[in-house]
Amino acid sequence: MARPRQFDETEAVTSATGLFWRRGYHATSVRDLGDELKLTPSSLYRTFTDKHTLFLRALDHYRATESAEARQQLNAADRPVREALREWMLWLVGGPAGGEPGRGCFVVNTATELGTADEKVRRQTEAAFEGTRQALRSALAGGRDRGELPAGLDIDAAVELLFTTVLGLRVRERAGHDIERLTTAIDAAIRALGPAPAEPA
Amino acid sequence: MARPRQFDETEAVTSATGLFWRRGYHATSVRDLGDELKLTPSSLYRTFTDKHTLFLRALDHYRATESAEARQQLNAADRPVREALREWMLWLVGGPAGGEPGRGCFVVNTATELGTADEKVRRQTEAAFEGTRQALRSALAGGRDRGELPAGLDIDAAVELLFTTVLGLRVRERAGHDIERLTTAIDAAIRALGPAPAEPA
DNA sequence: CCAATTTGGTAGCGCTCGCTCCCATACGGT
DNA sequence: ACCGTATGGGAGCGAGCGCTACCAAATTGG
Repeated sequence: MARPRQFDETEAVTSATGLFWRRGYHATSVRDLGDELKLTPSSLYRTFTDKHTLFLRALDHYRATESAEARQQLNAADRPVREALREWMLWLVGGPAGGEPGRGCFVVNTATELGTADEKVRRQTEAAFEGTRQALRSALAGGRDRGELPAGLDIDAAVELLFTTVLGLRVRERAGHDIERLTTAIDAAIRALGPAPAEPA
Repeated sequence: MARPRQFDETEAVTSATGLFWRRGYHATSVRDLGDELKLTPSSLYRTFTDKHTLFLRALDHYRATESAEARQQLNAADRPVREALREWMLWLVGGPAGGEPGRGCFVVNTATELGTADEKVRRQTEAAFEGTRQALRSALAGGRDRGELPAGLDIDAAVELLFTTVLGLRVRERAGHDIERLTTAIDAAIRALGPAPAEPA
C-alpha cells in the first residue's frame, strides 16, 4: 500500500555508519547525513526518528557487519592460533584489504567520544567489546586444547591482555601510527602467550 | 600599565582542560567554557584567540601536568621495574588518588575524536605519545641493566606492547570497565616481560 | 588629576544546529 | 478510475553555535 521508497534503508544505514565512523557523533550533522545518504530531512526523520536513533542503528549495523566479520575471521580455525591471531590483528589495523586508513574502530571511537554518559550507546559498545573478548577466549581455548599453547596458560589473563592490546592498536591506527610499529606490538603480544609446548612422547 | 586581570590564566586553562577532557572538543561549547572558567566571551577571546587555540593550550597544559607527572612517576626508579610498571599502570586507570573516573586519557580521547585531520592537534598527541614511549623505554632499559629483566629482552618490542596496552587501558577506563579486569590485563602485560633472570654466580 | 590602555560585561552578529510542517507526488487496493 | 496512504522535497522553526563590537570600569605613567 502507498508509495514505495526510493532508497534502500540498509544502504542508508551503511552510509551513515561510514560518516559517524569517520567524524564521530557530534561532528556529524544531520545535513551531512542527508547529503551522504541522499535523503531529505523528511525521509530521514520519518525512517530513523532522529540523529541519536540513527546513530544507534549505525552502531548496530557496525556490529552486524564489521564486528561480526572480525569475529568469524578470528574463529575460522583453519590455522594455528598464533597465525590466526597475527593475521587477525594485522587485518584490524587496516593492513590488507581494509578500507581507508585512519578510521580506527567505530566502537572504540564512540566509547572514547561519548564515555559512559549515554546509556544506550554504552550498552552497544559494551556488547561489541564482549563479543570480541568471547572470540578471543574461544580462539585461545581452541589453541590450548590443540596443544599449540601452554597447558597452564591463564586464558582469562591472556584474553584481557590481548583485548586491551587490540583496543590500543585501534587507537594507534586512528592516530596514524606506522604499520611496522603496530606489527612489532602484535608480535610481542602473541609471544606473550608463551612458548609452544613440546610434542608429548 | 592599564587594568589588571581578575582571573588567573593558568587556572583558566586548567578548567578548560578538564572540560575538554570530559566532553571532548566538539561537544564543548565556548559558552560552557565561559561558565566553567568564569570568563566572559570578550576576556576568553582576547586571551585565547578562539576555541581551537584554547584547545591546543589545554593539550599543552595536559602534557605539562598529567603527562609529565605520569612520566616522572614511572621513572622514579626507587623500586623494581615490574613494581613501578604495575603501580604506574594502576595509577593510570584511576585507581588510587586519581581524579573522577570515566575520563580516560585526554590525549587518547582527542586522538580518536579528531583523528589525523587536524595537523596541530596531531602533532601534540604524537608528542605526548612519544613521551610515554620514551619513559617506558627508559624504565625497561633500567630494569634490564639492573638485572631485573631478561638480558635478551627485545626492548623495542616490549615498549610497543606496553605502550599499546596502556592506550587500551585508557580506553577501557573511559568505557567504565572494572578495575579488576584492568588489573588482570596489567599483570599479564608485566608477565609478558619474561621471568626475572637467576642471580649470577 | 588626567590621559592612555586594557580589562570585564553585554548585546547581538551571521550561521548552523536538530528537527517539523506542509504539500505535491507516486504508488496499492478495490 | 479513484481514494487512501506513505513518500520525497523544501521552506523554515526555535535554539544554540563560534565569534565580534561596543562600552563602562579599573588601573598605571606622567
